[in-house]
Amino acid sequence: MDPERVRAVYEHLFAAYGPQHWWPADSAFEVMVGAVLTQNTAWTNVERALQRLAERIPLRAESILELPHAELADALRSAGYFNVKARRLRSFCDGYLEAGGLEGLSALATPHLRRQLLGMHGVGPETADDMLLYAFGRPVFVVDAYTRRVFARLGLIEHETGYETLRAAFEDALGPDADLFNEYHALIVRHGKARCRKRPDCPGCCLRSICPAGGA
DNA sequence: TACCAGGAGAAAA
DNA sequence: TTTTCTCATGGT
Repeated sequence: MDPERVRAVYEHLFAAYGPQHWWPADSAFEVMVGAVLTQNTAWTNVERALQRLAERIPLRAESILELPHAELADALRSAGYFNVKARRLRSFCDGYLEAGGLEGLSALATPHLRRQLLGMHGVGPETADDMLLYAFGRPVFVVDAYTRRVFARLGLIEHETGYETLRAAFEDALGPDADLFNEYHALIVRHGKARCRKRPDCPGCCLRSICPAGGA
């Protein structure tokens, strides 16, 4: 990808939406829990689930593991896929504690830490990269469905390009900059939410001046 | 009413 | 190995 165009997209998005202050959480562990719960789910639904969970137990791996499955699933109900996510969250907490918690994981170099996270049940590429960037501050670019949609429409990528290829392309174009990646991904999500998907030629799109189709 | 949301894993082909 | 199916609530 052309680094200048990738930068230009960022500048347009930042000018339109301003700083997003991601990730909305009080601790690194809460970021990781939120990353599992937000899989294919609107954040507003995740917030309710996090609140319900925090009303019942302290937001710690040990406390989550002490909850029976039915109780955990019930607390997560509003986030959707609650049975699946209850299992994934328990597996994640197991792996988290086995790895020595936040301290143990933080001691790992980024490639090793990424492999460690990906080895946990329920943690796929995007979730692992959410954790790496927003919980550990590592310079890893998060690719999601919005990223594909926006950049494919801009003609900068093929929609079907694999996750790792896209991640590497963004990281190569921008250089290792965790603060930039943090803001960029948040802005892409903000833009994706704001756009009306029923109007692909949206005249109000902040990217229309750099989009061959007139909007992204 | 139908569609989508800050995906991942299992099952089927 | 690649594609398809399943998981589910809440907002628009």
